[in-house]
Amino acid sequence: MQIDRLVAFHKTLGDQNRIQIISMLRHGPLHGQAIAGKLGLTPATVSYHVTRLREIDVIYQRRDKNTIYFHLNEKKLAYMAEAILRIGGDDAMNKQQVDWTEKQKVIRNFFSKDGRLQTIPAQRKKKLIILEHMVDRLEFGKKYPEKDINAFIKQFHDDYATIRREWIMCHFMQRNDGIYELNPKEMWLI
Amino acid sequence: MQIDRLVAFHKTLGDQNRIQIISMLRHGPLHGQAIAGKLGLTPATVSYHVTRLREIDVIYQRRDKNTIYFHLNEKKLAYMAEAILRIGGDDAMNKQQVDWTEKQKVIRNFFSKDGRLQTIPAQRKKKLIILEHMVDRLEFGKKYPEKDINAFIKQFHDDYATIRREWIMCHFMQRNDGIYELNPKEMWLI
DNA sequence: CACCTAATTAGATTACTATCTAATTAGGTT
DNA sequence: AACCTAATTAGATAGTAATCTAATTAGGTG
Repeated sequence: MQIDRLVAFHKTLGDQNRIQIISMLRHGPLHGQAIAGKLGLTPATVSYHVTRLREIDVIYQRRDKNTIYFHLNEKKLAYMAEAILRIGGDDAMNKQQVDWTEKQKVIRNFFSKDGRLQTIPAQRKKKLIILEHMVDRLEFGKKYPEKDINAFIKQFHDDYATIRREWIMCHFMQRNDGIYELNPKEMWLI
Repeated sequence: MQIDRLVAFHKTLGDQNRIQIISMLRHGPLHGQAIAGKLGLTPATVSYHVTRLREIDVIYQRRDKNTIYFHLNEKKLAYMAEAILRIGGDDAMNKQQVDWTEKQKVIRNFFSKDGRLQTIPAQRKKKLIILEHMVDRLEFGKKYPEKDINAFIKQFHDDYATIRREWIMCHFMQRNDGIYELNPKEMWLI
C-alpha cells in the first residue's frame, strides 16, 4: 500500500456529501438524479463527487437504458478503511530504504572527492543529511573534550563552531561541562 | 455517530504529513522537533498538524520536562476508521433497540434498594446494562484520576478493579497515563 | 529572577476544493 | 434522422487548507 493512495482515500471521504452518498448506496444502487435530489445538489456536482469516489474505487456503475446506477463496492471500502490500522509497521523500513539513494546524492553534492564539506546546506533537510554523515564516524558512548571535537570537525570544514552547534541543536550530541557525547540515534532529528 | 465527526475524521486523515505522523507514532511517542525533522517541516507546521490530529482524538500528549511527547490513541483510531463501515445500514438504528423496561428489570435484580451492586452478572448483556447504569453518573469530558474512579465505584461494589477493567474493555471509558475519561456513547458496547 | 528550550499562536501567502451555470457527449426512442 | 434524457466536462468563483516567518507562551534550570 502506497501512502498516497491511503491519503487520497481519506481525502475523498473527508466530505459530507460523499459520505452521504456512501451511506445512501448502502441501501442499494441509485442513479445520479436521485442522488442529486436527495442531497439538494445539481447533477453536475453529483457527477463530480461520484468521479472522486470512483477514483478511489469504492463505487462502480452499471448502465440500464440511459440511466446509470451507482453501486457501492463494500469490499474495497472495508479494505481501505482498515488500511490506516496497518501502516507504520514495516512501512517505515521501506521509506528508509528509498531515502538512502537520496541521501547519497546530497552527500556527493556537498562533499568534494577528498571528503571536505564545500558549504553547509541552507535547506534544513539537506543540512541534516550532511550533519548525520559527519557525526557517523564518532563513537557512541565515548566522551569527547571540546578540542577533540573541534579537531574532528576541521577534517571536514573550517567552521567547526557552526557544525558543533548544529549537532547540539539537532540532537546528534549533547554537551555536559564542556564534554561532548553522542546521543542515541532515536534522538537525532533525522 | 454524527456524520460530521466522521467527515472531520477523514478530512483530517486526508493529508500526507498527518498520515506520516500516525505512521511514525505507531513505533512509539515522539516530540515535536523530532517530527519536524523527520518530515522536513517547521515546528509551527507540525504544531498545526498535531492540533488537527488531537481534535479528532487520535493522538494525545504527555509532558516530560519541557518536551511534549505525542502518543497515538490506537483504540480511537481503530474505532473511527471502521465507522464508515457501519453508517447507512439499518444496523445503526437497531443497535439502540435494547428495551428500557428490560434494562430496568435487570437493574432491579442486581442492585439492592440501597443502591449497591450485589454481584456482577455473568451474562454479557446484563453485565453491559449494569456497567452502563453505573457509568451514567460520571461526567462526559471530565478527567478522573484512578483513585477517584476507585472511590466512585466503591459506592456500588467493593471489587472496583474488575468494574474499572470492564469499563475499559467495553469502551465506556478510556485510560491515558492513569487518567480516566468517558468515551462518547457511540463507542459503548451497548 | 533571568535565561533557555520547546511549543503554540498570529498573520500572510499560496494552493486546492466544492459548487454553480452553460455547453457537450452518450445512448435510447419514435 | 430528429429528439429526448441523463451524465459529463469546461470555466468561473468563493471558500478552505497548508505552510511559512515572526512573535508569544509555558515550563525548566542555573
